[in-house]
Amino acid sequence: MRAMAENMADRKKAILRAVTDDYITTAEPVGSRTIARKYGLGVSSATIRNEMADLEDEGYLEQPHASAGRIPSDKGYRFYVDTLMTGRDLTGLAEKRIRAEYERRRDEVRALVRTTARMLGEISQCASVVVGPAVRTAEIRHIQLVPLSSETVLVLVVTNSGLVEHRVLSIEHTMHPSDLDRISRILNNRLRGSTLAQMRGAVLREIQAELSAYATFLDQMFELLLAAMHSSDEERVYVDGLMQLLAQPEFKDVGRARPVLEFLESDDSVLRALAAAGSRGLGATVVTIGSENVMDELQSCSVVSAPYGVAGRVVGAVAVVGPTRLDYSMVTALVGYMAEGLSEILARLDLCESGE
Amino acid sequence: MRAMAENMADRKKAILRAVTDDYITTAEPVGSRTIARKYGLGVSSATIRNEMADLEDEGYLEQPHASAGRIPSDKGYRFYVDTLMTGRDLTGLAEKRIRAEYERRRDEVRALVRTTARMLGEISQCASVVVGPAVRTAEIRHIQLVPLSSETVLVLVVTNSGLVEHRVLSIEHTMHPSDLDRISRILNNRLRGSTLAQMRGAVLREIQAELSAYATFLDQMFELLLAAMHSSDEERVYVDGLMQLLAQPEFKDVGRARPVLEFLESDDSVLRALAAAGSRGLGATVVTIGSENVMDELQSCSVVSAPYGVAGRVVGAVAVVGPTRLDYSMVTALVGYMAEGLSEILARLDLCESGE
DNA sequence: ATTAGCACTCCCAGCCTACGAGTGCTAACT
DNA sequence: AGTTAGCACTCGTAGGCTGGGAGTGCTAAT
Repeated sequence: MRAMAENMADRKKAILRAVTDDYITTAEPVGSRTIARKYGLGVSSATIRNEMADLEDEGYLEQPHASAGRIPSDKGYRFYVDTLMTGRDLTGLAEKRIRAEYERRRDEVRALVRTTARMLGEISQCASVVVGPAVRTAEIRHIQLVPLSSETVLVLVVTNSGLVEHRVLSIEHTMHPSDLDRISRILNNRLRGSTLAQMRGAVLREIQAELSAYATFLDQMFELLLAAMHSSDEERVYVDGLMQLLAQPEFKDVGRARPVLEFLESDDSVLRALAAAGSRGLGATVVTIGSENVMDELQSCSVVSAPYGVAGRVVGAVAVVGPTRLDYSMVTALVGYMAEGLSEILARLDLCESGE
Repeated sequence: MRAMAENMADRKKAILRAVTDDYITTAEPVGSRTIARKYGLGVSSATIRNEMADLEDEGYLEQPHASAGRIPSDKGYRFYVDTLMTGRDLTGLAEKRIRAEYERRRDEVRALVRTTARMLGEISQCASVVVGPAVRTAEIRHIQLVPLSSETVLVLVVTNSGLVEHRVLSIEHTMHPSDLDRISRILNNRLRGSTLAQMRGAVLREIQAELSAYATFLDQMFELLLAAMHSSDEERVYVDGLMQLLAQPEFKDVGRARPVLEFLESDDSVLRALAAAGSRGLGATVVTIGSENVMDELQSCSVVSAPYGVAGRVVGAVAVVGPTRLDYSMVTALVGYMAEGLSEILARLDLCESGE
């Protein structure tokens, strides 16, 4: 495929680019006449027709029906994205808007993530997905027990990705605030820098001696925290812009849109689909086109995703989901920018808290 | 209208009920023949035709076109809901499922609210909305300053509705943990039981003497908390089941569905629309049918809503949004049940925390 | 190698028709 | 007087037909 890319004649490339650009903006199959008129290639429509026939034979274009114009195939889009697409920056306006919104929302991670999803959706005019930071794998910055009443304790965990997770724990035997402070201090000393998942084993073995009086309490606490991690991992997915997706002509038929929306409403599926995005490491924006998607429901969609993270570790991902007829250059720029932005803000939060 | 209800002959009522029941399940205009066959009223279709013509004259039924069956008008639905509808309980299955889910989710309010929205949507097969507890008007149960680093303090607020709100505050001058504890204690003593909104004035006047050294700190803290309240109030709206809504035949046309979905995607509009639901006090399930809705976008929908709350105070609302052809008896039962359930759980949380 | 010309294909929109569902009316019946 | 059977009438929908337009592929000329 790549070899073919090298070999393709320039005029053919230009035609493929023209067809793709035109179809991306008009959503109508594009004919040879249109290309000849709108894109000054200096050749007649007949020539373009011949080239287009070749491109179809080679699998880059297809015809919805015999006497319609051509539209790019998945392979055509792939070629467009890999070698034809002109890199584009965000318009100053969008960039300013994003900056402004991020300025307002920097204080709380969940709000930040939610806002990111909304902005992605509005600017791309597609559905957007943001997977928030996971608690499960995050490093712990701080852990604290706060007495609420004689029977309840608030367990507070702050992670390096800025997440604050909390649960209320009922206790059987009254514990004095100073006990809680002492436990908090010990937990902090031992656990800072490790993840919640690692933590449990370590504590239950190493610390038990020191805190044996509170063994059952600690056990309950970890039970609760692990359950909390689990449920908060289910709640990491923020989807927005479903409406924009429905506005796209390829989804004017509800029947066609339904599977995609169903998919997007299932946090679980979304998490699974985006797991791949994270695996390539920070800074890699991945474009998945139509049939390249593993998930059946997304075969008629393209997904542009990028992971974000702190200190070189991936903690989540942002993505845009739209029809294969996607404005790839705009969306890749946007998704990359947003992922970078999130990483930056999280890094600042991280520095801030560990800078003692 | 109510007088008319008294006067209406029993047979006419039975026919109106039959038409409405049938249309609710089939989504097809229902003719006199169908009524005569499926609902044993002991009269011929001709008689029913006559009655139906009367009901149409009186505005309870309407005809989509001249030779179609009848469908209930908004007025017809209103009469059905007010006097015809047979009260129904949830099926054991749904009730069990709700209980089980609530058992799992009782530990964290946000998860609870989110789960409620999801269950509402799935069971009603319509869109669902849950407005989470507001921080702004909630009573404060506990407030605590937690040192994170030398430059940052976590401000923690626990409300009687079980909400835990937190913000990270950067401080200029280093404060010793014991200072923070002292401030926490004083804030707690003074503020427990009042709302955040009331709190600020009180503190800045009364406590300033006692805590004058920390005046700027307190000022910043309140600034942050008030901002936090504001943004968290924007994020109280949980919508689910949009997909189910699209599955309803009246929304098979995306053009018709769009305004409604747009409305549901705008948290702001949803909040405004549901503000009314809260005003009637706890325990009141309100049904708003089609043109009875103030919002233009909802004129083709019905909304069933009920507020929930703690200690007699309304803190939020649950609602189902669907086509006017709604299974009113099922949905009102469901919405009422969910609102009650939420209230109960919140009450238990409340007792738990104040029971010291 | 490129282009003009032309026949051909196919979708789409509009029109017509047959059909079925359901009504409203009238006249007969209890 | 209320109820019912019968029937003509209305109207929307589905299926079939047609003309126009867009676009192609092929061929022959440049």
